[in-house]
Amino acid sequence: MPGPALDPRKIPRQQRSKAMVDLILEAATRVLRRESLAGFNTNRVAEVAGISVGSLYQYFPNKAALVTALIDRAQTAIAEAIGTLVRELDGRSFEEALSAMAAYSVRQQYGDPVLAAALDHEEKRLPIQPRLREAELKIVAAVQLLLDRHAGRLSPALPAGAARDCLAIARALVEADAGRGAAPPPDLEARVLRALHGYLTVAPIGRTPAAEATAVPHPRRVRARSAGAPRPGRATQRRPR
Amino acid sequence: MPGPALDPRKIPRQQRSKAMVDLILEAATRVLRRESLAGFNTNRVAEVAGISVGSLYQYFPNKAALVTALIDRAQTAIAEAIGTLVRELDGRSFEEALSAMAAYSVRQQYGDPVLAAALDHEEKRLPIQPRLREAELKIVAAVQLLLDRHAGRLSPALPAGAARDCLAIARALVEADAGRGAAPPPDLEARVLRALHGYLTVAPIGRTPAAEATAVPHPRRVRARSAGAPRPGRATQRRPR
DNA sequence: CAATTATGCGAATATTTGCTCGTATTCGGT
DNA sequence: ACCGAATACGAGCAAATATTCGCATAATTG
Repeated sequence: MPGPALDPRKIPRQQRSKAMVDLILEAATRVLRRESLAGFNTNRVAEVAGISVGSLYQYFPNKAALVTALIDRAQTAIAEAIGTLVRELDGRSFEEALSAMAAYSVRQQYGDPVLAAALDHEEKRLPIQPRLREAELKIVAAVQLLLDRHAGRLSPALPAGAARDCLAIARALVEADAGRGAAPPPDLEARVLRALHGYLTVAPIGRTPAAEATAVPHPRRVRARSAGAPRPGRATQRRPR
Repeated sequence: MPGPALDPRKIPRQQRSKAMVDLILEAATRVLRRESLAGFNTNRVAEVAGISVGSLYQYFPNKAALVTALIDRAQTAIAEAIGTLVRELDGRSFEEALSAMAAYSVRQQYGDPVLAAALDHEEKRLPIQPRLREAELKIVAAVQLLLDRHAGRLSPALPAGAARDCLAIARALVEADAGRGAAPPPDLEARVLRALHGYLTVAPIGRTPAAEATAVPHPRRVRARSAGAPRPGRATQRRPR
């Protein structure tokens, strides 16, 4: 079962139709920005675009395709922006680079909180399109480049997915504050910076035999329950917070 | 304008009706778990519960009330679990405590990724109920308690919302891995631990030219905050993540 | 300038879904 | 046994919304 197609039933070949695709996407963005997911329907998008629903369905076989295109667009733009940013950050210090990334995160999410949140959610809900994966990979790659550049400053035992983790962390912190309040709290950027810096530079606890913190000749303290399994029951837990 | 009511139009007084409320909630959970938000409608829930829609509406005036109850249930359970966990962690080392929290996060989210994500989204969409706020606060407070307990090990200039940030960070990392793949990657827990540890202990960069100057000649350790009181400020916390 | 193809239109249709309401059944008490 | 109240039922309404289809218009081609 291949699922419903996402490709347009007609590929635009004339000028006006290309323009129309943009028009639709533009209108969809506006609608999403103004009314979030509720009130986002194909008829409304067409209306805002000043075109007919039929025309919309000429290029997007269904609503999901439209949303996917929207996400794709946003992702690509972000990938480009981060790529540029990382490139411009060449030569700067590790601290400066991290600061810039933190600042970008905040700016990014607060630029259009509703739109960002909406797209974010739809992305999770929709089947994963290869196109999106691609943009995502570009973003991760850019961050990875930044990290490699400052490898000397990073914790030696940095996990493989560090770049992705950084993105997840930054996004989560900003998103938690965004949504309510048009302006970011003054300390948000600093908190993001702290989180990133901490994640990237801290010496992992756990199995660091040489680390002074853990390696101090510790006469074994509590050993009752192995750290990590706090409670046996409730395998079917609800969500954490 | 009080908005649409969320209280049941009939409070259950007989046994069977109490049971029915549970039945409905149970079925709603199952539906949400299986089909995520799509396909989650009152008719379906009733069908799965093996009861009539009418009966459902006897106890939940509308769909939002049902979802709210679901979230409330989950939140409360988590608050309780984390509270217990933190209590049991008393006396353990900072490292052990953090490890346990990381482990809990992973276990929690992987227990039911779809349900967790669905409830999470709905929570953002719904008007904020005081009940939920309350559970959220409890969760944050529990984490704050844990932090206070190990205040000596934390970075001196820890932001006020540190507990909330920790929750957001842990959740983001786990969620990024969950969803696809029934089993967590082996290094996930370590990565969460690293992120938390880093965020909590790293010295903030920014204005640390004489990094030692701030930390070393400090006769009085950080005793300012008494362990046990979850911080004076920030009474009107945001939700954690 | 026909002929043909591409594009655009939008009223009409199909589907989904939250929710009501009249009726049937069961409960608790006397 | 009997009654009033509580509970349960579920067909169906109404509103929202996704999608179609026959037709009009514009561009392209030969």
